[in-house]
Amino acid sequence: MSHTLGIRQAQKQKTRQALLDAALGLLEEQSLSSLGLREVTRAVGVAPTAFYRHFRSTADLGVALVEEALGSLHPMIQNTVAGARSSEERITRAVELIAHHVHTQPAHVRFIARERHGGVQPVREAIRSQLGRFAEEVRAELAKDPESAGWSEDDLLMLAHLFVDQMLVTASLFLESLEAPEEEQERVAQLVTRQMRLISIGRHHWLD
Amino acid sequence: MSHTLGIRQAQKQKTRQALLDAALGLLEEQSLSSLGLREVTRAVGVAPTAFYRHFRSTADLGVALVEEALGSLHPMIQNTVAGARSSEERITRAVELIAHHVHTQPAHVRFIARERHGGVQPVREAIRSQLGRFAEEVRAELAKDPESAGWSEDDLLMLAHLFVDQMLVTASLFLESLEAPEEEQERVAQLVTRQMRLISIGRHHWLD
DNA sequence: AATTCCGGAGAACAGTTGTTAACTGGATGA
DNA sequence: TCATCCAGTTAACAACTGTTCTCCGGAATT
Repeated sequence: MSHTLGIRQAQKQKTRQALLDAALGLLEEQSLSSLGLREVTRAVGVAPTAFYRHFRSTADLGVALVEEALGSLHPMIQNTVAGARSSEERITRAVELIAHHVHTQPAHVRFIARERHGGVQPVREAIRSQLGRFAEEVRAELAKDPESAGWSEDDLLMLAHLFVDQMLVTASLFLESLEAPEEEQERVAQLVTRQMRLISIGRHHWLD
Repeated sequence: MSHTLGIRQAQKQKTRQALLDAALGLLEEQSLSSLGLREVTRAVGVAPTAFYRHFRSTADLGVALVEEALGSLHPMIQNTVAGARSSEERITRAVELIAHHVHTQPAHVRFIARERHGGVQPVREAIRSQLGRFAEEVRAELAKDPESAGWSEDDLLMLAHLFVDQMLVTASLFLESLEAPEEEQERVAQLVTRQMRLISIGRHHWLD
């Protein structure tokens, strides 16, 4: 199915990816709204004008980064939420997944946390849209759970949003403790696990 | 007690406040890391160099804005959490307080949400510190509640952080619905109320 | 083999930025 | 009254920004 790209398109995608990577690196110490187009091209080693061959503006590049950071995460979350027998196991798996992802893709996580409420409207919108999809997918998985019997669609979506937000809080905390000693990271893991456990308990008794 | 300031110091504080106000306005459409010093002075109508009489840099100004936005909020939260007879009343009062504050100080709320994970380290640190104080104060109030009997200090602080984070989620949602029709704002209020209610239920059954 | 296509380079544009130094004039305190 | 102080001004610096237009050379197409 996958068609072999011509030399030309392959080179184009290569520089495009180089621009995305360079931008992601530069964004570790600043926000997207202060990221300059020349700054990015300088980091890659191409002429400033080459930028326009790939993106209309840095805001446009930001939207592409949102896709890269969150687009491939949907199946992971699906599997994590779905393939668990108990609530406790679901929590453990979720925390482990998040911790692992923060360790392997810290720049992506930082970018999302930073730009979710950042100064670039199209990027905020793109993130909002992706998180909305996550919430909807979590809701669908929760609906399959026998424990969700008697729950309204509205309440299920409410709980799903609570879980998604809590995932971001968790990711952000892991990110801050990334340079800290191992024991501090373990402390964070214990904290967020108990928080999700408390939410899970609230879910159990919601219909009382 | 309050000493009447001389003409000189009064004028100085006046321009200082004008700089803070102008910056806060400009930050509605961008992040602090892209805010220029000249941009701020131009908006106020003073020479660029006058900026240095008040702040070392825009990052310094950002830290001052954190104080202004969060410093005066401590007694409000204290009163809201303390002066409630039931959990349900506490939730209602908290949601009303947040909604009111978002309507009266939207720029402050936006600034905090934006810069909490923003690109300026000293500002992130200042916000972190203030939120830590909030969590500690909420913990102290929760500790007084008879329902907290049997809770460990650690678990109380865990719950306090959960509440503080949920307050920010709530404020952010209200902020996004600020331009939306009244019915949408009511929908948001219902959503966040149910989320806090679920957390509150989790608290009730934590020791089971 | 000849032609078109197109990602990238180069140069130049006006406009912006942070920071320095030296200066002004009214409030302040002796 | 006179000297001091100091918030704000003016001018100038090199360095940077986004954007336009023109051009090049190799890949793609015919």
